Amino acid sequence: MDASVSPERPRKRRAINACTTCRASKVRCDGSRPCQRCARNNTDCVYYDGAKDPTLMRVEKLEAEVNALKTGLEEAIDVSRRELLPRTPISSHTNVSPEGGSTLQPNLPVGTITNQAFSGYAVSLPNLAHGLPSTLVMNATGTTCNAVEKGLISWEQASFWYQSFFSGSHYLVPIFSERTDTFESVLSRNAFLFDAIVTIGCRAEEGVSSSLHHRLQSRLREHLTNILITMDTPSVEVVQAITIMAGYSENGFVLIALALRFAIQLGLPNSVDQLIAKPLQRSGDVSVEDQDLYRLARIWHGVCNLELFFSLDGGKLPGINLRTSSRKIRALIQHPEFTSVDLRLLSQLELNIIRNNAYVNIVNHHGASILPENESLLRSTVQDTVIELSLWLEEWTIIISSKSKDQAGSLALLNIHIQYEWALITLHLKALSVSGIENIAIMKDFQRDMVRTAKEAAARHLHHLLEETSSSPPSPESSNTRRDQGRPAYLTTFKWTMDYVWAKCAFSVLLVLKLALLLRDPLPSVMLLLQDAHKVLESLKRIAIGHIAYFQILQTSIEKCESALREYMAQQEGNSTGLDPSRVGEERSAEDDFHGYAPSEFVFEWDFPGLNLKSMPLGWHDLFLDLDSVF
DNA sequence: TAAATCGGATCTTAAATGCT
DNA sequence: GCATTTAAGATCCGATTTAC
Repeated sequence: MDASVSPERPRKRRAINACTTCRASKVRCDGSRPCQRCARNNTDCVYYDGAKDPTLMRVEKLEAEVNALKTGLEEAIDVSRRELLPRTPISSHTNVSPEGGSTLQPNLPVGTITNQAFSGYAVSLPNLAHGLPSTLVMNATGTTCNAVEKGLISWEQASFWYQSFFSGSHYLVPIFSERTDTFESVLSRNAFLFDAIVTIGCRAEEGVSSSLHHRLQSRLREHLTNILITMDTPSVEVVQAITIMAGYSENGFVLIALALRFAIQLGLPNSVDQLIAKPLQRSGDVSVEDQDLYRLARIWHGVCNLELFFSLDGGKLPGINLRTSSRKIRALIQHPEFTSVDLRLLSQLELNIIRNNAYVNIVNHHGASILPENESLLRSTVQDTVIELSLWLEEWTIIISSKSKDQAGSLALLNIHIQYEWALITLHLKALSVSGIENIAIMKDFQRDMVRTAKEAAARHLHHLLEETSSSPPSPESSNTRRDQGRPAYLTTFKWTMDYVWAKCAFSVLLVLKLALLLRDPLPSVMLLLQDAHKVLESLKRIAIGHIAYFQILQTSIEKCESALREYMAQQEGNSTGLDPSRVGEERSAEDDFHGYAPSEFVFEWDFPGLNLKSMPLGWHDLFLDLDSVF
């Protein structure tokens, strides 16, 4: 066959590797050494040994580079260790001696609380020694500066907002000791904690939607991210900072779980055991060791308390077994370190333990279909819990009255009443939801009783929300001023309050209206409740700074309830024979609006029994619109 | 006219993607 | 697990240019 004639001339097989001269000339190379062409031209026939050569060379170069960096990093860590370890712990455990100097942290009992639980020790850097690239080390050190040093805010702003936090927020996140957690102390100990406190202060003063607050919040996220990436074991200050974030964040559930995990990792539960096991010192002389133990126990209780709140009101059982009891909690009341903040914390903790036990009993012992024997078990669980709650209220009223007689005391008393009513509301509605109630028309008597008890508690709750500041002069500790007198004392503190407390407040007000309608309360009493709901709204309007979603929910819902009632009364007067279809359209659109602005956690996260939107198959619209069937 | 040059077609290989 | 596609890089065909 003539190759030149063939339409598909078979190509000669290529050389696997052409020599450098053939390659440069773009001509066929036969691959021999020397190749025919080089031999003929009498030139040097040079081949690259393998096409991957340059790649291999690059890999070898990079490996050498990595080894050099590793050596450099290890040397740097050695130097840092030598520089940092002799440093003494500062501030939080530093006691100011009469001479004005500082005393050092004493030796702690071996094996109880790790040194890492205390600030001031070089805890983070050695943890980085294993296998983290140098870039991460750089990032970790990048967040050691606070928002002021970063240039986000001024020192004046930081100082003002720091003070604001300790004027109200410290009652809601009771994990601080005002004596030791001073501005200077926190500033020197931990930038994350410092920024967290300042951020919440800024939130209270400037509003949640202010640009400064947004900027500070993103700074907190930066701190948190870096800690998650770089630290094996964070410090107690980090636990405090994450707890603050949890309280004021949409992702509170997740954050408090994180704080809890870190707290356990640091051995905080042990500090409570140790503290309680120690013989009580009644004198004012408390060792630094005891002060620290008490401080750590307070932080642990604060974190657990928030976790309990989130779990109980989020419809989940708590993720931890607290291993404590009322007796252990009350033992702490006698401790010399006990403060007014602890009055709130410990009473709430005890209450939440009672609530938790009740929920566990209710959920575990009662299935979806309620049998007669289950019904009596459910009723006795509820009755027992009601007695526990009454005892709790009575005993803590005595404790608070004896400990604190000033404005802070009266606010604490008001607070435990509100907590008590809240516990009653949720207890009865939880039991009701477990007993499988769908429709009020087919309710059994005991279920109807539960709804009635819940409504009465909700009505008392509403009245407590509106209780005014007493005329006694404000104490330095209390945030109340002459300006606040005559205003609802509890709502005045809402400037500092957390999202979930806002949610609870909005829920309780809506609930009382809903239950009053379900129970067919007489129209005048519903109108009175509506008036009170309006007062709550008016008070909150003066307090709320910036956009607060729960305020919007409350406002819209009350307006809808009012307009529905007005319409109902107009019908009664014979002015209308039926509902105007255009009005119905308006209501529908308002309902859509509601779904648009309702925070997702109000709809999906919180499991407030009774008014969760999931349990309203007829919709928001029908609740306040179809009053004719109610009255 | 032989040798050199070089645009670009073709081939090889590895990774990505799709299919059963 | 196998087939196909895709992409990158290497080879070298063949038209053109250059040197003698």
